[in-house]
Amino acid sequence: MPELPEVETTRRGVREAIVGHAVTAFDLREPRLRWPVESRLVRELVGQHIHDVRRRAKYLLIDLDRGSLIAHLGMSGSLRVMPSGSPRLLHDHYDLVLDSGQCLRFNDPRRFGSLHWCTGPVEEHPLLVKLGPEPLEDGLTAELLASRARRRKAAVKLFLMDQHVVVGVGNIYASEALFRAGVRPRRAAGRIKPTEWQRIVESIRQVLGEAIHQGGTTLRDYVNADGTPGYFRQKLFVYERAGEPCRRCRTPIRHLVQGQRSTYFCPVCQQ
DNA sequence: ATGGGCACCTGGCTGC
DNA sequence: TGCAGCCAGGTGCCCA
Repeated sequence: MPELPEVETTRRGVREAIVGHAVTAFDLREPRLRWPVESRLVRELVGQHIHDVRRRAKYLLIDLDRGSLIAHLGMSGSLRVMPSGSPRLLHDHYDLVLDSGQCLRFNDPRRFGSLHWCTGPVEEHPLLVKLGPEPLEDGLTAELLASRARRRKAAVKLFLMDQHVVVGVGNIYASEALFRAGVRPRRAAGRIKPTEWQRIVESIRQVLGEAIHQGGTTLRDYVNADGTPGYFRQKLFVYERAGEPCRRCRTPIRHLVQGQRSTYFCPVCQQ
């Protein structure tokens, strides 16, 4: 999935094609996603116009006349815009069919993605209300991370992946940001120094920004709204590079497991 | 409150 | 060739 850059790339890719159009049908073929998709949406959405496509954390928010769709891509999901008659592939779970003749189609082999309908203020939805600040906005500061990390023993990599601390940093970009900041992933969050938090914040911004610029990272199944892959993979310093030489110092990159997820780091560049 | 582990799924790859 | 086992861009929930 889709970490923040992939979701943002999807947002930018679908926005222009769908904003201003009306929904003529919601074709729900597989409601069994992470949470069951409400079948009443099949009727509810028809006739409503799309006003905007926004992003909060890794959620896409599609604003319509009477509420917002909250879409998550899970680990293996993608949203694409295509002609509404396009042949269906395995795992194409729903289509939002528009009066333009196009549709927004969701494909997700693992079905960890989700789709909710929210009337009322979307930022108060239970899924969104407790999320941390957006990393590319002013809310994320070194001081905030330092204060949230006080007395916390959790490894800094897991701390950065906690969406209640800061949103959008997933497994790839957590390793990448810590490499750029020169910080070892297993250090306790509570023992990171202020100058290091500063470097971590700058690194998160840098790596997410560059990844968005490259259209995200495609490892396996992720594709953008137009079906093309992201090109940031070639720019990764450590992720999935165990045993290969560090791009800075040539020391072999190391692999370890934290919270049942793979972590990669350079034992020389990161202290 | 915090931390650790499990669960939800399918598919691709590896090694016997 | 077949199949078991392991791994994969996430995250809510349950338990200590």
